[in-house]
Amino acid sequence: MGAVPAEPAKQTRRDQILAAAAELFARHGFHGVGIDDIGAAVGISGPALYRHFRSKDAMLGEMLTSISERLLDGGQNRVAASGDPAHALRELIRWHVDFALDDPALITVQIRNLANLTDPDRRRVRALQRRYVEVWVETIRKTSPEVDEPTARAAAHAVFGLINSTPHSAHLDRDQMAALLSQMALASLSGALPVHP
Amino acid sequence: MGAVPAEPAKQTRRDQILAAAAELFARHGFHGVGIDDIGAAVGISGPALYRHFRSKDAMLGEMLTSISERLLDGGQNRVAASGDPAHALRELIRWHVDFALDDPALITVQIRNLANLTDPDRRRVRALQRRYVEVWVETIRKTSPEVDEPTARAAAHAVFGLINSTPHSAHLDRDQMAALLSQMALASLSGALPVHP
DNA sequence: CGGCCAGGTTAACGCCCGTTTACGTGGACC
DNA sequence: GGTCCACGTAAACGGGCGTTAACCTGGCCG
Repeated sequence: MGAVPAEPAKQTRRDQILAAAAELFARHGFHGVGIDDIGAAVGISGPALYRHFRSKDAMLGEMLTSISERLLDGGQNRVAASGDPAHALRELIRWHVDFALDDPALITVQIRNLANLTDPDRRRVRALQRRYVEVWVETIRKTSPEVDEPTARAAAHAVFGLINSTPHSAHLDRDQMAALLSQMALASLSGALPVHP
Repeated sequence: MGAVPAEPAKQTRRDQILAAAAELFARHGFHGVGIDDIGAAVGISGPALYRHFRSKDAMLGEMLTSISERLLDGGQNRVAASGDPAHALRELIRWHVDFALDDPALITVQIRNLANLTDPDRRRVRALQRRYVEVWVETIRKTSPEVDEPTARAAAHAVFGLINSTPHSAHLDRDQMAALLSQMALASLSGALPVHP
């Protein structure tokens, strides 16, 4: 034992900061949080953060980019590992529900603070989000082929809204919440769209 | 003709400012919009706004309070005018969908900028929102009595999230969007909860 | 041992922005 | 026709906050 923990340690520090910042951004909004607040949340104070990030904007950029990447990767993997489209759709729902329940702060930040991103960062994040939506759109259209693409896209956004409502309610225990959201998501799709042959 | 248009004119000015500010707040966030931007949007410039509002915070406060009041009033009226609970639920859905489609900026502001409110304003708005949620909860529980209250509340929040997704997609025409959202909302409730006897 | 660098600290700078102040101006009303 | 007030304007103030600078320190490496 005692392999080189050099890189992990470094990662841990940055990630610790990002996690704290995410929590704060989610609660008070990007501009509602000062650099000193973030520092205080990890036990160091103020400008020390500039040893780890180029700027406050860079923190948000990295945060949102990694969220979008995780969502996309997870979605693609679930679909790839599924057989028929109906199963893939259930897996997508489960994936998104788990993500939203396990990291409500990240979900909140991603929804609320897109506008505070730097232009290039926003482009990057937008592109990743679009690809994630496309994964859903394709899966939806495979389960109900007669649905046109714009409708499928709107339906996907609606389901995201449904699942992402988690940070606003939360007063159910995790498993009940997961079951409820999954059922509602699936019902909203299969009940409102022409369903599988 | 020629009745006293004194009060209406005053209202028009304030409302014009509020509408412009809502649009800007929705797009850039409360802190992302300067007092000068709001002024410019209505053709006057900068501090002239202080002839109409005590402060920038007061603008947001008035904006969110009136949104919450409109939502609550509309919801209560629709329920009161409906016969059976199932009909009331459909009316609630239609009401919320119409609101979200007609005033996407207001919806966005209300979701994104609660955190920027003054403490007393936030309390007021929160109270109004809670009452609105209660209208939904009661209606849901009348249509499916065996659902417990926390579940009904979580389901209501989920439906709000679904319907409020409108500002993020929008690329369908209004009627199609209204139909899609209404169907999905209704399906998510009746498909996931033990449904009417 | 000696020096380097990762990672902190505090103090100062500078800009952005909400708010206040002092000052115009045109129309309504007696 | 003079007065008043609603509504604007431009300029100055002041605080908050992101960022930079200058300085310290302890552990690793040669």
